[in-house]
Amino acid sequence: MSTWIRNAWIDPVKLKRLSDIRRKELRQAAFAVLEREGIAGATLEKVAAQAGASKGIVLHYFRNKQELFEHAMREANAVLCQAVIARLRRARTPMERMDAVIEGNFEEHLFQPPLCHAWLSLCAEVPRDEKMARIQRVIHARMRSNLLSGLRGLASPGEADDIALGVTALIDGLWLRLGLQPGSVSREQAVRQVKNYVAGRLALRELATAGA
Amino acid sequence: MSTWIRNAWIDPVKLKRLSDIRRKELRQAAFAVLEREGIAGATLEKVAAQAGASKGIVLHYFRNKQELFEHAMREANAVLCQAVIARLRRARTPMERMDAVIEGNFEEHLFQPPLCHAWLSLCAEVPRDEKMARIQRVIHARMRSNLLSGLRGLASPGEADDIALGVTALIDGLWLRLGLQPGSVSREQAVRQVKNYVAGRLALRELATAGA
DNA sequence: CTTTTTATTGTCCCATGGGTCAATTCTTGA
DNA sequence: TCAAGAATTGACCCATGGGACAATAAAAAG
Repeated sequence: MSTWIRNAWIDPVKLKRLSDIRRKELRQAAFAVLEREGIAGATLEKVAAQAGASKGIVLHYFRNKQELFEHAMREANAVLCQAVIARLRRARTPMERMDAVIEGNFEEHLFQPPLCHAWLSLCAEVPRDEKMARIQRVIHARMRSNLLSGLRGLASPGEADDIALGVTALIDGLWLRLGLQPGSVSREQAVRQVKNYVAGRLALRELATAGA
Repeated sequence: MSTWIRNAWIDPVKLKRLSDIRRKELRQAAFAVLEREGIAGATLEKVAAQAGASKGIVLHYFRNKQELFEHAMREANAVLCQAVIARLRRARTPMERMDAVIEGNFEEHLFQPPLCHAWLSLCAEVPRDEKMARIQRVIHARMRSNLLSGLRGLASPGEADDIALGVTALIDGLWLRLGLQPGSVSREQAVRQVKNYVAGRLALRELATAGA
């Protein structure tokens, strides 16, 4: 009974059970290795070394390699997501919400090549890992919903949908560029790029209604 | 002397030397394996099997695994590129050139999840493979130049640059979406999306000059 | 203080994969 | 027809990696 209380995932603030700490350390280590080595070069041994532990411990906390990297993906996404919702909380108008999502996705200390490299490696495994695919769908759904919370006030439902797709694609594409050619796109450039996209699409809409 | 003539890469039509055929077969096989297995699961044995040959032959034609996949990347890019330049030849106006690039990048039989999966896996290795990085830079440079050949007639140099970056990022992002969630974006949607982006950016420009 | 979980390590196993090599078959040109 | 070179194979080597496990250390519970 007492163990049940300790095991409960109810208290999100102080989940300081040792096993939780280790698991977090390990999935962060996994991510760090991914940044350096890519999915093809990521091994349990390297993850263990990165975490300053033995390989055995990794498999003690994660059933297998796959599960470990699935959790690494969750971790990375959580960080990204946190940046967005923090800004989203402070946003009042629809346009501010859009900007919150956009700027949150390019936060200075996150919009960096290594993070992108790791993320790319994870994405590359999505097609062969149903769990990762599911995580990916969740991520995209939340992104979409965040964007629509702003776009609903700015465009018709159908168009909002379309613009949301465009914004997500553009954001992903800019991340990819950063990953493929570090330094080829700055945080400011990226933000401006997406904002211009939104402004352009909305301008198009105004022109159409004005012309009609 | 005669061998030199035969070895020359001058004649692009009839490079039917046996070794050229094998090399092409093998890098195509490598790409096919990449589609199925991803970079982490791609092995020389599987590539050999895919090509209906032995592992030895793969290493006979390519120094090592790395080189093989570098060539696979070249191959894949060549196909994509070909689609674009074919359309580009028929384009007369700047706008037609833009559409040529856009539509070429989403050609029906190319804009497919498997191709994207393989492409993703290759991109994920770019940060750790200087040769691939170089190929990547070349690809991007050509893409940019193709776009600018149209954009120069539509916007100021500075803005053309910026729009070109946006278009490439958007295209990449839409490919990524297709790869992560097959079926989530159709060819027509993708084309429309990018065209709208361009139209929007240009509209923005007109509004600015009209307002001033 | 003892018993029972839990954490952690190091060792072992075995399959796989990259790469080498010698041996063999096939081409081709003289 | 025959010799030289290219194509192709299969066997072999060795390092590595994922995973199982037993043994030990550390905590927690009673």
